[in-house]
Amino acid sequence: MRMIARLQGGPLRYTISRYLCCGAAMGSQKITIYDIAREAGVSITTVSRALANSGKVKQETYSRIMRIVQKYHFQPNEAARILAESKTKIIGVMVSQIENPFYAHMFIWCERIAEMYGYSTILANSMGNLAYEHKLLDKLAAQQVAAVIQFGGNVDACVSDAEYVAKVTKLMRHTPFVVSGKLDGVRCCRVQINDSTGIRLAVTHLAQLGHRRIALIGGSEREVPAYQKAVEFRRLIDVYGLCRDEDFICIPGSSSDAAGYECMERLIAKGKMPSAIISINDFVAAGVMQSLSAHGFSVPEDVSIISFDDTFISRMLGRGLTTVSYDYELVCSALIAMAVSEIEKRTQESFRLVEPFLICRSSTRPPKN
Amino acid sequence: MRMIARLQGGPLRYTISRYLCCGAAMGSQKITIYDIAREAGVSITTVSRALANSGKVKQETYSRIMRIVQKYHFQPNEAARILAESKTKIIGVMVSQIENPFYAHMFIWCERIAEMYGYSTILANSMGNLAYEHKLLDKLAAQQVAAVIQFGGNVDACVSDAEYVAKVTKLMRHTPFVVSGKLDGVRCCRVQINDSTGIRLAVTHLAQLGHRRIALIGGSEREVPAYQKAVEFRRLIDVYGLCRDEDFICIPGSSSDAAGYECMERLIAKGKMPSAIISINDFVAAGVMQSLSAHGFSVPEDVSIISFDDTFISRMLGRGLTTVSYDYELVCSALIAMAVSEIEKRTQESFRLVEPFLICRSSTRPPKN
DNA sequence: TTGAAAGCGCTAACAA
DNA sequence: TTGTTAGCGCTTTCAA
Repeated sequence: MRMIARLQGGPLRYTISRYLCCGAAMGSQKITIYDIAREAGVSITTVSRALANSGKVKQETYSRIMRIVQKYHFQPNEAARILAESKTKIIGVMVSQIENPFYAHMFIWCERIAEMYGYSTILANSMGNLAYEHKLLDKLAAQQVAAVIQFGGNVDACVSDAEYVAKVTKLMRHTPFVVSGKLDGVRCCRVQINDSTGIRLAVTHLAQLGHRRIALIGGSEREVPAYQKAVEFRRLIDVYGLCRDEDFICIPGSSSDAAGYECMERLIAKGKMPSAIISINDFVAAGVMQSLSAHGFSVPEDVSIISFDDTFISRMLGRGLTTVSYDYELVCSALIAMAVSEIEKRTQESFRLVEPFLICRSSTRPPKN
Repeated sequence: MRMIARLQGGPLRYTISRYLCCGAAMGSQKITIYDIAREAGVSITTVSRALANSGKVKQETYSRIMRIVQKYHFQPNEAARILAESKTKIIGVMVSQIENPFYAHMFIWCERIAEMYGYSTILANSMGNLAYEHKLLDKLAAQQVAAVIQFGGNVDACVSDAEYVAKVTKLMRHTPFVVSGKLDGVRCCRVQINDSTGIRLAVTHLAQLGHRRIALIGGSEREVPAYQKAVEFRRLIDVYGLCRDEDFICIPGSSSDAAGYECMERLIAKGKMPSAIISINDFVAAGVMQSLSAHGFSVPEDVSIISFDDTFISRMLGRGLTTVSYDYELVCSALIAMAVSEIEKRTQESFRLVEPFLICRSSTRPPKN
């Protein structure tokens, strides 16, 4: 152990410049709290207190400091603040594809609601790439986020990736992890959209209109939302006495418009025209409608369509798609509330099931014959 | 000036725990570089070097360290790194509305390309709110981003907000600011999409098909992209001998689907049916098509439509919209290249005009009569 | 109401 | 090849 000298009063360059009296020559140098303190003739502690608005500063001193802060547009260095406080008020929000309006909408709701709690958010966009998701989770951890919320990707998988689970488990030792979906073997707070209800709403609506030849299109069996829908759909076939035909359950492994198009083309090629179609999301619905239109079928005259998610796309397709919608605000409120409660070590509900509802627009009507 | 004692070897708690020999009881305490160093029996410098992969570490030592890093899933604290290096490899990307696929697409291209340069991005989503934009710019500065790229909002305004300009000017003293658009009085690197070319492509295409009654719909006169389009459109009316009717230039002040719908309704109500419509973006186009469809008009049989931006929406509307498209990758490559050049103080081009091109799909054909 | 000093976890210049 | 040490800019005791 040795004794070392430390110049008091801040970073070396400032301490020196103070002695050299060249404080005015700051040029393009970044302003720090030391500059403000020097110019205001107070200690950095006082400036720090003024900036934090902790009230322990004389009104006059406060004004003097703030005037200088304004003058230089001073922005305290976040990295230094985070390091000093050893914590942040940032929630990392991971989504699997920000270009998808479903996730974009969830994200902006998270952003909005987090702000009401005094938190900010940072987006991690995994681009639908499970490997990249690992990297992003590491990055969020490195950024010292106070909590992580995840939509899609690994938390939608029917069988969770073991390595990802291990990583999340380690993370959760000091960082709350909250998901819209689930992660096998991880006891984290969850908000789940009830897909069974969603499919039931859709099928019931169509059955009541008189449809029996109903197809379910889109998604991947390896993802919970699609899997769940398919399971419930199969069950409802008996309940409502629908036409039972495996070709009417097309799970192409993807939820893109291209996938929807392909499925529809295949059905048409096989001569198996359903009277109504339930599409797993709005992209698939768009593809299905392209195919229908190319073959001269109209919606809803020839075929009815119900979609999921109620993104702006569903308003735009045809004369507006009937759709299974969710209270996005509610989902995000619940997620953020859970995250904040965990961060602040308060008790809270750890699971929430959100029930979808149906919005009837102009893509469904009774079958022709 | 006083002499003060400082315990060597890192944060106090580690130095103490070293003496108390309770290193194993780390529990949920966050792992730091000190823990790794202690367990590996080396100095933190060596660990730091191993993590940075600077090559100056013996292979054996390196492996030993990395094994321990893996074991604990150790993530070095970003805040500390940023503070120590006094710089980041992060580019802040500000967009005015991430829910808009145009911006979402730009953002993911920026993300992708930045990564190729070894930079990461953080998204700032101003939600179309100019006041919030100020706040976000401050936040980006506080986060010590290496550069800021902005799409939309203030950099689209015909007349820039003076306060924002002042703020950016201050920021630019140490942080490159690069825009897709322009900011009055700010000499920053810019990439501009040539909207005049865009409108010319659209009008030429329609004129060649035989259209003379062409309407331009959507946008706000206070925003450059729409303004520019309107100016060039007016010029082309003479060039191509188009029908001159002020009602055919509908600039509702917004680019939403609702705005497009309203404009179209108004035109129809006035009995002024154009034979072709140029829509300022895909949202407006969607609204226009809703209105047309509600009145029994078909695209392209009764009316042709050309849209702008070529987002996925344009693929989905009708049988696919003919659209003015851009090389998104090129735009973002140029922006990132400029930003990185400025960060690394290299010379570069400071302005780039990107020329749009036309994608013909199924929403345009010769007029009926 | 203010200030001095220590500490947050990391990097890098310098020394060994 | 490795270690020692100062410093990054801020917050937060503790003392005055």
